[in-house]
Amino acid sequence: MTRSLRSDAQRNRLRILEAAEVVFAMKGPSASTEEIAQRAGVGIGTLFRHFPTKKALLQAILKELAVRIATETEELVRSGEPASAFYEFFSRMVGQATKQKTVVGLLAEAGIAVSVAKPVNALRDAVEALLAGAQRAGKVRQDVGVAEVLALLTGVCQASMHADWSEELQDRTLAVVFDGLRPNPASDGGPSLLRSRSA
Amino acid sequence: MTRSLRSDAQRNRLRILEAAEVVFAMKGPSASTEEIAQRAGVGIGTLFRHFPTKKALLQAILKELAVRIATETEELVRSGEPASAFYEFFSRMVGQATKQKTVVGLLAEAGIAVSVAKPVNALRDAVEALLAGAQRAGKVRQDVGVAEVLALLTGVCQASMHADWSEELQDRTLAVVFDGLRPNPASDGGPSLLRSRSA
Amino acid sequence: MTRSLRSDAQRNRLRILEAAEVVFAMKGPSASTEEIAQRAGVGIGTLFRHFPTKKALLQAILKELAVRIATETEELVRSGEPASAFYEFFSRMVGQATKQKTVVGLLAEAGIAVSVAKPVNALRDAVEALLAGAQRAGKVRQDVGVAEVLALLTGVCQASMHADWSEELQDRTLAVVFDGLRPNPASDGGPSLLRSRSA
Amino acid sequence: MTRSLRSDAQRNRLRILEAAEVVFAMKGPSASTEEIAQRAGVGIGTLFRHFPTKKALLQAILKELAVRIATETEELVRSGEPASAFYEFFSRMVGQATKQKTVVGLLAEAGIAVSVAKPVNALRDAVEALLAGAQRAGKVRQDVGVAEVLALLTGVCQASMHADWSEELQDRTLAVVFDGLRPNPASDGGPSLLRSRSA
DNA sequence: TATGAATGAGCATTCATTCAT
DNA sequence: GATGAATGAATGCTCATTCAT
Repeated sequence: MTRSLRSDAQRNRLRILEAAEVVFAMKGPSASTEEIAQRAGVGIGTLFRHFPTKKALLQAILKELAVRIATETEELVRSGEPASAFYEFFSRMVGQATKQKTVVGLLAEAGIAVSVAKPVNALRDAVEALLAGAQRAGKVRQDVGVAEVLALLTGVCQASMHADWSEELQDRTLAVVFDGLRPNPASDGGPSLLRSRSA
Repeated sequence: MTRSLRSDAQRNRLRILEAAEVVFAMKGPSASTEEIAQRAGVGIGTLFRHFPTKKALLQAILKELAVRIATETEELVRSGEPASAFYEFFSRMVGQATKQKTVVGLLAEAGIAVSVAKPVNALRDAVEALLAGAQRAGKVRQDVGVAEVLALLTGVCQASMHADWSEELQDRTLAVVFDGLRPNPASDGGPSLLRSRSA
Repeated sequence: MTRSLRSDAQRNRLRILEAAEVVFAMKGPSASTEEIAQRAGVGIGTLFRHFPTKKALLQAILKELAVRIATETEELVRSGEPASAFYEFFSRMVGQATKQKTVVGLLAEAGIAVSVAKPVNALRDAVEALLAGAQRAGKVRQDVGVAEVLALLTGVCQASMHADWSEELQDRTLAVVFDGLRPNPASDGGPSLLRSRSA
Repeated sequence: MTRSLRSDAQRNRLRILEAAEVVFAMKGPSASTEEIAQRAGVGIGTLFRHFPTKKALLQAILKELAVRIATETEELVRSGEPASAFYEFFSRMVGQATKQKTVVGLLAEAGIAVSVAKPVNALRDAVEALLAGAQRAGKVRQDVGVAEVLALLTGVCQASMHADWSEELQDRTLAVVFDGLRPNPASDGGPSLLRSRSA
């Protein structure tokens, strides 16, 4: 098999991914393939050679994004600050979602128990590690699981994309969620009356 | 083809609204008018006679929904159980959203400070009353405002529409949010360190 | 046969015709039937009961118009001023066309050798009489026929409906046509070299 | 289905233009884009790729036509026969209009003082040159301007599209107009009583 | 392999005409 | 006879996807 053109192909693939990231980020998944191809400086045919459907391209973007975020998250895990790391991550994610419409899609997918895409699972694992660390540090309740963390994260991110969202509202919303996640100082260690199931 | 004229145009109007509710619920606002008309058992022309624009139809759905929900909510307000009413409402809403994508749109619109549509404002007011009652009863923190309540509600509803959502996950997610909303038993009465502004 | 409602029907017919005249005059034949019915204060069904097709309504309008104009024209014929009457009629028609888009359609139909509609034929006859009078008075060439008169009239009327038309342009255009219609003072009585056919 | 790509997109463009010319000629500007695409043997998408709007297509037709006619007209100007050239042009134009409804639209646009489209202005200029030549040669009155020439031309062309038009009628109509344009042999050199303004 | 022209199903919307009341 | 709600074919236009070059 001739491999001479492969490097070109690789470069194109990257260009398309970069363009798609930007465009999907700005306009969401309804952005047109044509616009992406244009921004990538590539013919529409090339785009479809690399990604057989629009959906496939979107998934690839999500994978890319998952890898990047998972990496960042793992760094946070390794940072040795389990107490703040988890909350830091949560805030950061919400902050990003405002401008990166794709983040929401990714988080939603990460919320699925087992994703088809490996990087998404990696992200989920990283979040789980973050959560576990915070729990060990006594900063997050024991009886909270990744599932609801991701659900809450997804939800707040989605909410953050609506008309009236402001930094202030974001702070106030996160304050409530964070308070719900923190161990109740009065009854630390024991589950609340409402919740008795473990993750 | 089903027939119904004159005063029974109202019946068709209702059928269209019902169909639109279902279809929009399933497919979101990008659902096609044609499909709605079909489901309503009505010609496409009839649909457009009743609602001059797809947007108008969507708004009408939201209005209908807003009226229905606002009414329910006001009943809760009057129920004389301010303690549980607020949380009841919140749960109910999330429960509905799972099957009614439109609820999310409505809540999102309700989140906007002043909506163009009267019923939406009515809903917002009802929620505000519910919240105030719960706060007076000491069941919700004083420093929480409608804005973040609606944001949280919208967020959880949106999250609830994703693949892996289950009753269990819903309960666990709501538990976190509710805990975040409840006054901290240890420091009841005084604002937390994080938040000092009142709604 | 009961005839009690006939008078109502007649009144409706008239109302529709009046409305149609106005609306077609303003917007031309592409005006919508709905608008006409509305202006007539009549249901769309009533309109179609009286005129089975939009085309039929338009034709009826043309007939109405033909009757009116034919009457006016016959009056001009009887006015005893054959010299000026013909040119007066021509100018008047062009003046009207600017605001009555239907006039053009009528003149076009009048140009057809034998119309299906009697009133249109009557109009044609009246114009012919006008022309004959002017020719007898020596104010219009002998070798000019109704056909070309109507063609010219239609043409100028149609031209008058375009963007840049002004009173000045109208005068200048009519001046040329009228000069072409007048007998050549130098060679009066004999046909020009170019034209030898008689009407 | 016929295929032709890349540089041969030009061929498709031409085919669409040709089809549009024919279809618009037959049915006027209300002809459907679908029919044009069909006649061109091209998908509707292709049509819209070449002309983003129906209006744009129509304008392109007019431009094409304007260029073609302007070229022909300039040739007539250069032919060195100013006497006959002007009348030749006028007759030719009317002859074409019978089968090309678009010619009328073009002439109408040319009648507007300054068109948006360059080719239309070029046509107008060419007609002006033709007229000036004929006037210098003493074959057309000095006090006639392009405006009324184009109005007359437009008018006769429009009239020529109606049911009963025949070659004979065309000759007779043009004879009148041409006579109106020619200097009055009896008063050659001086303006007529009716008109005193010069073009 | 890259290109971008071609494709056509799909969409929202309009309007002359029909028909149950 | 009058009404106006219902109808659906038709229109201009978009966009993901295919395929000849």
